[in-house]
Amino acid sequence: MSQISLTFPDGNSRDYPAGVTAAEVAASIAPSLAKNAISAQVDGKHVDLQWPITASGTISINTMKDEGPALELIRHDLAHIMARAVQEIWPDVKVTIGPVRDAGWFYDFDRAEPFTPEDLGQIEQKMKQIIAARDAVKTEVWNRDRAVKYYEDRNEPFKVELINRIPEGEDLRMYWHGDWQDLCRGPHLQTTGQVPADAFKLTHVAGAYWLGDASRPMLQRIYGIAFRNRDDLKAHLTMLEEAAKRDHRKLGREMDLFHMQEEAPGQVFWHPNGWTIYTTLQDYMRRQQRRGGYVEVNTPQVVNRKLWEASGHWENYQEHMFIVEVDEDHAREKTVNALKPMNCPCHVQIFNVGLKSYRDLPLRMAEFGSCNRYEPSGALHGIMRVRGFTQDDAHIFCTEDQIEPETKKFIEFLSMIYKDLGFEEFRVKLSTRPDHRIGSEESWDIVEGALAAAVTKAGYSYELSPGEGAFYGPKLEFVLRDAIGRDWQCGTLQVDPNLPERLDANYIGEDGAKHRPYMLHRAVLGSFERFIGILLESSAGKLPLWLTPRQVVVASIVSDADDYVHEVVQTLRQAGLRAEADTRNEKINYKVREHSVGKVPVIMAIGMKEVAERTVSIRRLDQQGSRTISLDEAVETLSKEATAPDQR
RNA sequence: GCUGUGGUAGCUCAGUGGUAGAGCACUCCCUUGGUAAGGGAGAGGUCGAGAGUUCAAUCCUCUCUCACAGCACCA
Repeated sequence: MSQISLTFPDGNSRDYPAGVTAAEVAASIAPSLAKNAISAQVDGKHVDLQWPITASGTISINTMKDEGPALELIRHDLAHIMARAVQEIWPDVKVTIGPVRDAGWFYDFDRAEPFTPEDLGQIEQKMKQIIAARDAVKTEVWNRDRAVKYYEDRNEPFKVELINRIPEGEDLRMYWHGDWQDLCRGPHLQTTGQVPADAFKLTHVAGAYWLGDASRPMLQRIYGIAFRNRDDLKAHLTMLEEAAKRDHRKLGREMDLFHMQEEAPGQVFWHPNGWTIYTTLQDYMRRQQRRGGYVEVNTPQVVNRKLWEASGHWENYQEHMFIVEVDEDHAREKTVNALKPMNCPCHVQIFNVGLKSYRDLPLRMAEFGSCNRYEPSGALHGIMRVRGFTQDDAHIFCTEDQIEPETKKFIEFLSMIYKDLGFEEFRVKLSTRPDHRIGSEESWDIVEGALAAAVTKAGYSYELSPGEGAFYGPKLEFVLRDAIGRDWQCGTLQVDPNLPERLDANYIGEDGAKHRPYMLHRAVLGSFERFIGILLESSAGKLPLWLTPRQVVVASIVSDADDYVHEVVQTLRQAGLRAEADTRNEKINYKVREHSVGKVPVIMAIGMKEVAERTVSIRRLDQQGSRTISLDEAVETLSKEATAPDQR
């Protein structure tokens, strides 16, 4: 038998007979490693301990201390254990697929009746029995015919379809968890007993389409989460509770920012507090856009279908549009209009009035564009995914040569704003030509190249999303990460040669001839609604002072201080701060608690001592104790702190 | 849009085939209290909408609607 050489992480290597397993390699190093080993990386590939190694290369043995591989194995084995448990309880349930995902896994089953929360408890119990049985996990390579026949005999049509979708020539691996077997590419642990029995939990059930295709049957999906030990599981559950506390829908109620109701699904009723955030943010954006060389416009809400037919929206986007039919006097037919779902066609109308010269380009046309889209009911989510919203939209009309410098300028603009709003880091994704597209390969090369170069020159790197671009051009997406590590796509820039073509936009070039401009669709925040939701969730409602709707509450301790309280409020308001008096007949403890819960950042407590000395006692949210300073000093410090970042 | 679960007071939630309850919030009274809930009283609901079964429906059935979770969608 031939020898192979395996190199360990420390750089040493050793010879083994070809076909040696990772388990045997571990045993040759140390008995303790053999005992603790769970899997191996062979030439970087994650494999089972029982995997035969046939060629020289690198190897490292994984134990439960290696978090990445350990969690992958635990979650993957649990997916199988759960499927086995389900089939042991309900033998007629059909199995499909069950990948590792996020902090756990899911498995999709075909079953007439959906699973109930009680079922989940029963399944968990059965899983614990399987783990306690410490059944061996075994694997074999099967040929396609044998695997298909096995599943046909067992009446498992989804598995048969799955096998038929696996490319010819690939090995099919079968894994056994005890007597129960499943087609799987692995890797897995050695026994079910290696899975921690107290560090997993089945979380919820939901429907999911087979193969993610809405035209295929809906299966019953069970989600689970799993960790290496009970403490990690508890920490994760605590984190989920914390995330629920910062849900923008909950904060919106608690802080009296907005509400939504049945008669206007997917649309926001902004209350005074919420509208203060909205307008403060909008004022800030308007100032920045002026500095950034944009002109601001405003365009109609209700637009005749003729324009949407010309722009292509009537054909491609109609099902997402609110259609408004008007029965005009003397008209035989109703006039058909649509609420605008996007601002771009209207902006081209403004561009098209009067002859434009190359000297007018680049023309940056901005609108806080109020749009309505008929989003599918299941997509609606608080103020994050709505049917009525306002974009910080702009279209840059430019020449091909200007795409790159304009894109670079935009990225700098966007990064400045994100920084001001507390988001120091963001990711850039470049979506390139999709399968169905218009335009020549050459023009795609040029435009994709311009975007990539602009990102690099602005000092950022990008991730590629191949094939994810629009049919008319590539796009950049800017993804923010919030305070608890969730990603949100907000900013975007799309190159569009199509709409100027369809709506016949042109300018006179240096050569005196007509030319077609490009349009760059771009947004920084995306929509105000969504962005405010992100701000709320990432800050847990504790917004920076300049964006906070109720900045200061001045609370009296005794009613004899009420006059001075009102004087303090007036002084703060004169200085431009948003201040309210609380002179209710309640104890100061009560007032402090209530306004703290309401996320008011500054509470001033006023007793007779403050009245006599013309001072204020200031308590900051989430800080113990208070500080007494003169009213003048308080006004000065707070005004400074409440100034928008661009005006400091 | 699909599957599932829900909709009872402003909020969080009990509950029942014989037209409803708690805590907090609200109003009033007592209390003037120094930094996260002082005490008492009171008011407040067409039980999401419509139809059906029934002597009787908030409760059972159906339709619609909205919300929530996931899937699909996000030219």
